[in-house]
Amino acid sequence: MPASKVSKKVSIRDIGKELGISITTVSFILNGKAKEKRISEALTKKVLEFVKEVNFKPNMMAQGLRTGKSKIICLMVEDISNNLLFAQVARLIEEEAHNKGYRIIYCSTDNKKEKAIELIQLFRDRSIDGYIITPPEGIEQEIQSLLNDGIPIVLIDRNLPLLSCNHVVIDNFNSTHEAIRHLISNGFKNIALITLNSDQTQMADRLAGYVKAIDDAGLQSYVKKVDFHESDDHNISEIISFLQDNNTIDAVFFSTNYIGVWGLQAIKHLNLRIPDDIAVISFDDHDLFKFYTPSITVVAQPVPDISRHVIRLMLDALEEADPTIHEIILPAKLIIRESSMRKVVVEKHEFLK
Amino acid sequence: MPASKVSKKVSIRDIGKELGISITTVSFILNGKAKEKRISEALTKKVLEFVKEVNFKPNMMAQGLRTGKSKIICLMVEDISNNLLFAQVARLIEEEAHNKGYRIIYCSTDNKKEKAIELIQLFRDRSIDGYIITPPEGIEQEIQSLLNDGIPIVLIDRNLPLLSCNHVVIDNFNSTHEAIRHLISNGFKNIALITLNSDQTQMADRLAGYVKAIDDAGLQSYVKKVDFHESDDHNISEIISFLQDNNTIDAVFFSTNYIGVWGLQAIKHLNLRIPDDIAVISFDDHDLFKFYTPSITVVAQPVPDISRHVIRLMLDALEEADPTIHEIILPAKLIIRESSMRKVVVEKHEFLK
DNA sequence: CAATGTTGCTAAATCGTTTTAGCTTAACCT
DNA sequence: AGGTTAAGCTAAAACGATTTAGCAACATTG
Repeated sequence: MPASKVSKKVSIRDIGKELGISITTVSFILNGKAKEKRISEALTKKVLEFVKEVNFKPNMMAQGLRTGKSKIICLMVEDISNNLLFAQVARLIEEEAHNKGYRIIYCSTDNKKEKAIELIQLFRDRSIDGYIITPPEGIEQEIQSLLNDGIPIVLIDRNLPLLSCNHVVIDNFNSTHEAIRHLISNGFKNIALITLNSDQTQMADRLAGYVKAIDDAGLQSYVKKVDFHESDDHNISEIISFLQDNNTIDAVFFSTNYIGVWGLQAIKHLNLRIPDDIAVISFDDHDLFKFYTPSITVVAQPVPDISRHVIRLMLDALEEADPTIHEIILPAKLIIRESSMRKVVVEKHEFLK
Repeated sequence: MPASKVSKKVSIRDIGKELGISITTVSFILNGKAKEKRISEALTKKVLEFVKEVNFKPNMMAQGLRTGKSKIICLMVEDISNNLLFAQVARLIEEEAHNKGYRIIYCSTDNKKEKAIELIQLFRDRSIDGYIITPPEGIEQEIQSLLNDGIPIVLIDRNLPLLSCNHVVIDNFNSTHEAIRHLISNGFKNIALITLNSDQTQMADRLAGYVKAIDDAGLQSYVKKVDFHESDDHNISEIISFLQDNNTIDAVFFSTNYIGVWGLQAIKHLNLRIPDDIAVISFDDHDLFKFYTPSITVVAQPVPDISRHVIRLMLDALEEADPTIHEIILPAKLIIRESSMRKVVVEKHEFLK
């Protein structure tokens, strides 16, 4: 059997011809319908062996054309290069998807409504089997339209409350609440939140968690919102001004890791010592936070868990066409490092009074 | 014109029927062959307007089946979540590819030969139009086999010298040489290289650049190799031992950013001050290096340039079937920060002698 | 022995394009 | 008038799978 240099693709038709049987039979056997279609075991075995031998791989285009399924999942994130969370999720999803015979294409929305809508328009009717999306605000209609067509969707990182759609998010409210509680119990009194100017659920919940903890403790709240689309420098100066204007602040919670990075630069610029002058906690872990001096306390997302749930939801929806909607809320973990530890003595002192 | 809830897909056949013309004509017009095939301008215009009106999108599966082209490019990297370079390249490539009507699927090799081979086996004969690959060692055969089939390939980050294949890399030799020269001219005498235990071109060139600079200056070389697949902790202790065993070392060059991160931890563990006890330069920039105290000097890769060249090479190869092989070597940039600045006085002193 | 079932397989339609080969007209030339 | 050319379009064959409908041969039943 001479292996030609340029391997001519072998088709189901070639197999039929070679074995002297019809392509129907071959197709049935390949699709595991041998018993159902009453193909004899002998023939089944013969075909399967031959298929192995010639290393037959079905043409996905032909399969796709016939079945209407592309075996492609679209992963639509804010920016695969910006937020480590998305890259890590992408990595973990990839393997499982490949195991099930799915391939993943990706695209980035920059968290812009227009871009997301454009991308969805581009992809729909292009036989994408399912979508994993971190949705910007305002794309409810397009998502609903996909849902109406029965296309599986899993939202991730944030939810669209107007919609009834699978999603995997973390418990932003409680994890932020816990982080603020941690600061309070370490004796900090004037705790600021620096967050995104956004009404998306994940940000709204972090804000709510902050407000609840501050209110319950009878403390004053300090909230500063910055804009995702502004330049790094702009936002750093915004934070600098905010901290200068509110110089009683003795602790600050950054609601995303990139805001955390901006915040650290602002704090460095102001020559404030962490945690002596100002304590710090950031949402989302990052190498920088681990190895910064001092190391930075963070609320870490359970990335492997998130990924596992996302891909499982997607694959289940794809295979079983199960219309049940799953809303998965995972706990996040407060990783306490040096940047938030101080005034414990004061706390104990007060406690003893 | 009532828009139905579930948009029934409109096909080229529907268009022909609706307009009372043949699907051939529609196809010619849609593919811009109207003039060539002598379709009248009036009809061309009518068809194009109707196509707009009903928002017709050709079925990619059918197109793919007929033409043998999938309009899909595979991006095969080491680990999209690990090395920022890859995620950034992915991001930049994405947009340009979409503009040209291509979609990108990705997969990660973990820099393992077996995994890469398996993935290539999986994808080939699956009508992937082109491959952008950061190749592990030892996959020359599979790449050659793709090349033999005339499939466009662009290698990135490193080359496979045994093959004659498009690639986009940076000038590892000269950029490393320049970084070591910088250390030398800042008066450092015992400069170590900590690099990967790998014969891949990018690592070999970095090593060669180091050796050349050290030899030309008549200095002693200190080289430590660590293993990509070992755990973080293992490699950190390796580095710690190496620095302890060679305590005359006063500067160190890390040949990748993750080795740099390990190195910083080792240095922190040894309580060495940067740059007073030991100067530091790392390959590849990273938030951590920018904002570390002190900030870390790096050899930064020109990520946008790399991406631009990669996608242009790929698209050119896809569209024109141009068999010319392009080898693109881009300069990297030494970004001097605090971690490598010291002993300038000594240098000046010597210079004056 | 006729009717009915069962076993084991296959012919042919279909999915939505692209593309080759050609078919009508009408115009032009000599 | 007969022959050639050109303009403007189309029929039908792929591409490679899946799937519906059904055929032939044999076995079973009453």
